Amino acid sequence: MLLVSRSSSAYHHGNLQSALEDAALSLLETQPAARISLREVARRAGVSHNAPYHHFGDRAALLHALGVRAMRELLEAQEAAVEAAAGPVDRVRALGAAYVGYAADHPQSFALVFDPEYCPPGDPAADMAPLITRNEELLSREVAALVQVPGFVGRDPAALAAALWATVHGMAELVMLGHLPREVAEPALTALVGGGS
Amino acid sequence: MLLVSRSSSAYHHGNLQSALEDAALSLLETQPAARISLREVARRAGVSHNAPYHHFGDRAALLHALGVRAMRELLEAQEAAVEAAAGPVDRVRALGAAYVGYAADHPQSFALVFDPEYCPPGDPAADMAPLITRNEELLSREVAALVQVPGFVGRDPAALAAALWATVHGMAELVMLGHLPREVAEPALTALVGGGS
DNA sequence: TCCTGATCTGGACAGCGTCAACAATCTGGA
DNA sequence: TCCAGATTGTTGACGCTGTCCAGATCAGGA
Repeated sequence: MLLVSRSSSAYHHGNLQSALEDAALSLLETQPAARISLREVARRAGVSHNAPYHHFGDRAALLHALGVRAMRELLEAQEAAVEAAAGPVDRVRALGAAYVGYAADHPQSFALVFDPEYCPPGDPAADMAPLITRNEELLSREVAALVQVPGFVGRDPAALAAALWATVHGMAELVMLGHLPREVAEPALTALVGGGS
Repeated sequence: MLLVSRSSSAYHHGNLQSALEDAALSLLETQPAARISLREVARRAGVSHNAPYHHFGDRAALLHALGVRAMRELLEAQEAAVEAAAGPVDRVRALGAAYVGYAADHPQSFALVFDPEYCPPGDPAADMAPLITRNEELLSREVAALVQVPGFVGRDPAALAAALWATVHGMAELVMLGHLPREVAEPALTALVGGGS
């Protein structure tokens, strides 16, 4: 099997699928998903307006693929941040900071992950669900460690996890939209979780 | 000046502006703002596809008007809930519950308020800003009372307000999207603010 | 009475997502 | 080696959209 065609002819692109995703991703840096047109993506990739249909069922499927890519990045950012931190409180704080940081750095990608138009929660496509599960497990693990720390002992882990997720997600959303300055969000999270490590 | 035409002719509608808003609002109950077409709204109102342009500069202006309407409802729901509750803690909890409740009951309207496409944060139009200010003042007032309560004394009011807003907004967003069951959100908020009144 | 401005209509245009038909190219087996 | 079928491109067409334009209709004041 050949990933890239040896032929000198440009008829077959070789790897149009990822080329289309890349083109869409570069458009996503400057405009929201709703404004991205399939024809413009095709133009950027140098193919006809109908070529994408051989790789994605429709426009929503391409945006969905980008959403899955973004979810993976969001998850991996949290995992890396947690691993780099020491102590239950600092690890939770690092997780939240990574979540908010991703939303601040890649607002359109973050919005795409939670856009019901392209990434509906009931996930009929199977490629998003495992990432969500991994993220839930990551949070559960860290909260389980957190409730062993003095000051958090006795708290219901499930309720605490839900509250933390909501807080971090709300900060991410508000920072992404520009309603809340990024510098305000992180201290607010610290005020919530507590100061010590 | 006549609000409604006396003429039997249907040429002049009489009150097309609000009729268009009503038609769009009824469409918004079953589909997101992004899918609402100006032509469909005009059809519902029984006018030609170009009539809306005499009342709204473009499609975004109509959706913006709906967003302002929704923001007013969201704000008034919070104000009513706060007034009906007694004691600083319960009042804050009621405020949060009203916020989340509005998002759960009117998901598309809530989403519209925070849709940067139609209601950008920098608000060039002047009709959204006063509502936002009123909401910020409402929250500030309640947080100011909260930090007098034992257990909250000494907390930075600004940071606490930001954290509360983020938490409540995150819950509203997650409930609206279906990521978090509504029954889970409210206990989680209680766990955060505290049990007593 | 007539004129001015506000309101509504129909026609037009380009851009969009998608379907259908066709062409070029690759692949694997005889 | 060569051919049949599957893949991956292409062009063309359709209906829908937002928006611009010119013209028709109506209300109220000079």
